[in-house]
Amino acid sequence: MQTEEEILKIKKVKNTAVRTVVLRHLLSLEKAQSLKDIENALPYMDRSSIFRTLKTFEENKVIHSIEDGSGMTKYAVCAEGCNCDPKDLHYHFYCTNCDKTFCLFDVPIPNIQLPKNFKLQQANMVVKGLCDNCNR
Amino acid sequence: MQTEEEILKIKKVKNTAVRTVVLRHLLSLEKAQSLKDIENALPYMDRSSIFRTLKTFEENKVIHSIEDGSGMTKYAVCAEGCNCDPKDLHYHFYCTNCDKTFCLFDVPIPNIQLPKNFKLQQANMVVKGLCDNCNR
DNA sequence: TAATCTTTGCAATCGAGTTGCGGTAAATGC
DNA sequence: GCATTTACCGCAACTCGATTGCAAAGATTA
Repeated sequence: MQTEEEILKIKKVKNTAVRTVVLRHLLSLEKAQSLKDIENALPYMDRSSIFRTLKTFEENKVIHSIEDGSGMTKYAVCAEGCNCDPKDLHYHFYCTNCDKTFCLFDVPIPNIQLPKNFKLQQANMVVKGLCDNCNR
Repeated sequence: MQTEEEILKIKKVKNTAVRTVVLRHLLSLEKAQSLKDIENALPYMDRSSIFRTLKTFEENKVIHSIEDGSGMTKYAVCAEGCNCDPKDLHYHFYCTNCDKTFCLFDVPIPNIQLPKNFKLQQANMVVKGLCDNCNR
């Protein structure tokens, strides 16, 4: 497991207090977080600073964003070696009961045969249902 | 091809002027539309009436909604016989150049092997890239 | 017909996301 | 080391899509 400092160094993002704290927070959780989630968890931090940090992280592929249909964009730390291109795609699972979003790194995404002359750049694949904790 | 009236009757949605116009409009276009798109196309209609109509349609499975990552929910008429359950899933293609969203009814969605005890209810599968018109 | 329920139009509100700006800190040039 | 430039941060304000309250109009039922 890489530390915050290592990740930022590899991804060429300058290390600052805000960035370290936000990244450490994201690393400590196994589920994708919304801006609001992070705000609530780190109440002493400024909303817009977190926002801009997330944008910086996303641009530099430290994290990836997920539109899970909850109305709030969520963010999760990229896996080691991820370049956020189509080969790094994975499903996201959104639990309609507890509103949590998981990265399903272990579920392979098959080749998608697009219509003629369509070009794949990336994808947002969200599967919705009940997570193991809510499916009882 | 079913008429608006037939569709509303089958889906047990009471027929009104607003509903007929909105549904006819959606049927006349091959691409998914946002609330704003519809508002712009039907300027004499009230925003909230269109909004509530879309909600009613969605509840009664006349249309389905798509989160394509553009920031605006888009809507498209369900195919005949669609029940909006997992078997009716299809990919959506979002063109990052022209901002249009297509339903890819002809591209099959493979079985997704979820982790143990996860239950699939529905999914939002958006593939992004360039459509044939923009990929030149 | 009267009472009730649904739909519609208008205006107001909500909330996630975003931006402007001044201040501070870090990096760069001399 | 000091001045200059650049990047980052915190605060407040704003944008805009989505949603709701309310009253009037229309449809349905008793």
